Amino acid sequence: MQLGEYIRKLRKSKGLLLRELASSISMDQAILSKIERGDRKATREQISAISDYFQIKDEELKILWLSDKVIYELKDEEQLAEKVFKVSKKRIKCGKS
Amino acid sequence: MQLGEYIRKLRKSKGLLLRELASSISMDQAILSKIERGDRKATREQISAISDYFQIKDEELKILWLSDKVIYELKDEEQLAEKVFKVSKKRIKCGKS
DNA sequence: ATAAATTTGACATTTATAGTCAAGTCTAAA
DNA sequence: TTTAGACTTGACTATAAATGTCAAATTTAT
Repeated sequence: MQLGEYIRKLRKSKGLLLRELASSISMDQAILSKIERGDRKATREQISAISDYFQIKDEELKILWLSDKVIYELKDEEQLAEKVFKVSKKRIKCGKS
Repeated sequence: MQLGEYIRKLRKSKGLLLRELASSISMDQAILSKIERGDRKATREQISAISDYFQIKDEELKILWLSDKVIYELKDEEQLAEKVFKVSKKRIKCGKS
């Protein structure tokens, strides 16, 4: 599940139009459309605004948002993902970031 | 182990000076210094050049390079890393990237 | 002290990201 | 089959981030 899909699901579940959600959080509807479709990354502020609006834990969207970024960095190298995560976990555990 | 540390270790193990390695791979020594110290990200081309020079599998450096990027994206959110990796793995497995 | 090695900082250039807006497309109802 | 509403797309601008270059500064070893 991508961040964008999830946001769209949230929005539809409340019966909101794209332009309604967009204006509620002071975002251009073109940007929201692109975010939902995965054509644009959201900013940290945008996902906070969306979490606030729907009154869900910020963490929910943040995890998908970070996962989008991680997957973006791994594009065309998916076969190395397991090893990269393993190494990264170890480094994070050792407090080196 | 960061990519930079590892490159430095490789270089030292061959008794090479920074400027020697840099010139062997047509890189400005200032950039190589910054990469080894973690002040700059390497480009994909730079890590390939280094792998070629030392005749090691490209994968070795690539994993550290990707891990650097992943950790960079997770900075200040390390507490979510486990969950992000879990979600990301699932998404990659399902062929969605 | 000094010479070599490395690091740092200022700068220019390029590339990527973000927002705005109008025009375009799609869909459903009349 | 046209119209209206919802959504998408593309062109454009502005801002920020990445990259390379070079000289000056610092560190290290002799």
